[in-house]
Amino acid sequence: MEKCKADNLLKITNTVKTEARETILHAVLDSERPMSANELHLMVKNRGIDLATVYRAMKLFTEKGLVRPVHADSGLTFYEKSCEHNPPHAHFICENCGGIECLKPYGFDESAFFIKLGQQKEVSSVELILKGRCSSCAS
Amino acid sequence: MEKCKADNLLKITNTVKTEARETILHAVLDSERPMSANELHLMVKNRGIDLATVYRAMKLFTEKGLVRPVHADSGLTFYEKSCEHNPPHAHFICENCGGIECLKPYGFDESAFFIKLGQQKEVSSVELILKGRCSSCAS
DNA sequence: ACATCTTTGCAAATGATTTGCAAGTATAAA
DNA sequence: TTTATACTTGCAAATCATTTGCAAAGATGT
Repeated sequence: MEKCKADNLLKITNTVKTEARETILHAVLDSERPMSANELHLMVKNRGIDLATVYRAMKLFTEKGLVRPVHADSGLTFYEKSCEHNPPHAHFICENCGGIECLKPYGFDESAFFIKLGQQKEVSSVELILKGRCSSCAS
Repeated sequence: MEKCKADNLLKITNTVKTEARETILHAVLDSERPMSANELHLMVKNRGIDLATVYRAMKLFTEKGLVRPVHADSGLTFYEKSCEHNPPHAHFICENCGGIECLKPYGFDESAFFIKLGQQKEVSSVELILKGRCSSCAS
C-alpha cells in the first residue's frame, strides 16, 4: 500500500522527482481505468503542467515499469498503473464510444498460456484486447 | 482456393469492383504477413494508386470482413487477409525493428478462452499481441 | 449512349505525439 | 550554501499516420 505512493515509486525506480512527475503519477495511480494523455492532462493542467510534459512522463514511467500503455484501435494510447496491485490483464474497448475498461483476471493459468505462445520468441510483454459494445452502448 | 481470388471476394462481399481495389486486395492476399498502408502503397503506386485510396480500401475491406487490422504500439496499423485459410491468431511485434509476424495457432481451445473472457461483455473481436525481440534483432 | 451514384487522385486538414529551444529546477561537488 | 553541470519544463513548431474536400474519371442501371 504505502509502497504505491507516487513519492516512493519515483524514489525506488531511481527517477528524478519533480512536482510535475509526482502530480502526473498521482493522477495515474488514482485512476481505476487506463487514461489517455489528454485525460491525464485535463487532471493536471490546473497546476500549469503541459501536455508535452504528460507525454514525456508517460514515456519515462513506461520505461521505469510504473505504467503500461494500452493501444486502442482509434489510435489513442491509454496508460494504466503497473504494480503488484494491478497485474497484467485483458482490456475491453467499446467500438461505439471508445471507452476502455479493465477485465477481471483470466481465471486460468495464463502464464503457461503466454509462455506457450511465446516459446518460439523472446517475449517481453503481452497485450490482449477485446472489442465490442459496452453495457451503456448496448442499451 | 479459387474462392480467395480478389475478383471473387469483391463479388461475394457485394463490393463495387474497381481496378484499384482489385490491385490492392491482391497485394494483401499475396502477403504472408500483415502490411501497413504504406507498404501496400509501395506495392501498388506504380499503377498510379494513391495512398488515400489504399486507406479507403482498407477501411472498406475491414467492414466487409476481407481484412483485419492489427494495431502496433508504434501507432502503425497493419492489415492482413481474413478468410478461412487465415483465421484469427496472435501476432508478434519486435520492439526493436517494429517488424510484425503471425504466430502459429494457439494450440488449445481458444474459442472457449475468449468466450470466458468476454462473458461479461458483447465481444466482437479479439486482438492478442506479444512484444519482444525477433530472431534477427536478438542476434 | 444517358443520367446518376461511386470512386479516385491530389492537396490540404486532422489529431495524436514528438521535438527544439531557452528558461527554470535538481544534484553533486566545493 | 553557493556553484557548476545536467536534467526538466512550457511553449510553439514539427512530425507522422490517417482522413477529408473537391472536381474529374469511372461504374451502374435504364
